[in-house]
Amino acid sequence: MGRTPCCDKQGLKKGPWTPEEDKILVDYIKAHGHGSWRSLPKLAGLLRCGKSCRLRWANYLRPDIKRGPFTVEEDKSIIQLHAILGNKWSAIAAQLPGRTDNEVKNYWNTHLKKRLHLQRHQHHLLPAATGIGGSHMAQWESARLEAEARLSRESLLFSASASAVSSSPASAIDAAPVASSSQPEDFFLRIWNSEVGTSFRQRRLPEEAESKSCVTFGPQPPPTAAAAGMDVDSSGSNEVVAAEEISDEAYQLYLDFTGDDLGMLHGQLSALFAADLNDSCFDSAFK
DNA sequence: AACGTGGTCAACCGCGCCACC
DNA sequence: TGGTGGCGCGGTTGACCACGT
Repeated sequence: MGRTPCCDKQGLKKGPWTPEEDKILVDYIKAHGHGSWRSLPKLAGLLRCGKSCRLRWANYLRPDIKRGPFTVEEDKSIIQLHAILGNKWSAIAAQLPGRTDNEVKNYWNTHLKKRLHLQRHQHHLLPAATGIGGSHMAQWESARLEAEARLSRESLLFSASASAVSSSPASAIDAAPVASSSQPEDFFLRIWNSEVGTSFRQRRLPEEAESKSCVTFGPQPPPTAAAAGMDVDSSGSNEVVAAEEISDEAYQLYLDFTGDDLGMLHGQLSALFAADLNDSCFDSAFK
């Protein structure tokens, strides 16, 4: 790239923000909006680069930011979304009202990732006793691939239905064998119909137009204990509990999601996809 | 009380995407 | 159509804090 960093300019302050700087920034944005971040510091009278101002506003000063411990629901959502989206922190954060991508990223790196790794390690030590080991992780990876394939498949359905007024996206999904059944699909449909799904479709469709590749998208993070189809609303509780409890509980839910469940999902997805897709990539993903 | 260690998180950095000229 | 600049994202850093020895 070779572009000089915006903060290289002499005289610009770096490091922690002072309350005075915060006030200046908040007052200015409330009065004028942020406009061009590049020109904001000069207009507001701040000795900061625009990037620093944007970050400070987005991650700390924004009035709709939610503080405090992550809830059980948020905890589960992060794990599920990460399983589908990988390190797309902004997309994950978009599903968590009041949470920032930075906060989600930090929470993942400091709490969830460590816990998942620890749990995984423990299960590797006791594969026979738990019945959860390499094969189980392979199933999780398979589930993640299924989720990706499902989203790809549904993007085609949505595209087709957009030009055919008689069949709405909803009806296209409803007509599929999976629609009437349990929670896994509900979760993905919720994701699909959310901002994440919108973002995914926007990124995904151009790639599909020019490539037959239908299963992988972008560099893949290592598979996490993951993905397909937890009942997000199972607890119904939004209570704030200790982070340790949240993580243990959430992870345990994933461990409780057994191979049988994955097999069921696999069958449903195969039924949904197989009728219209004969690409080798589909076969390789599910065989 | 002093020091070491590990955890947390705000902030920075570098890069890629995209709009505009 | 290629160059440029702005913005946003993900990865990383380092200051701060809590806790243990």
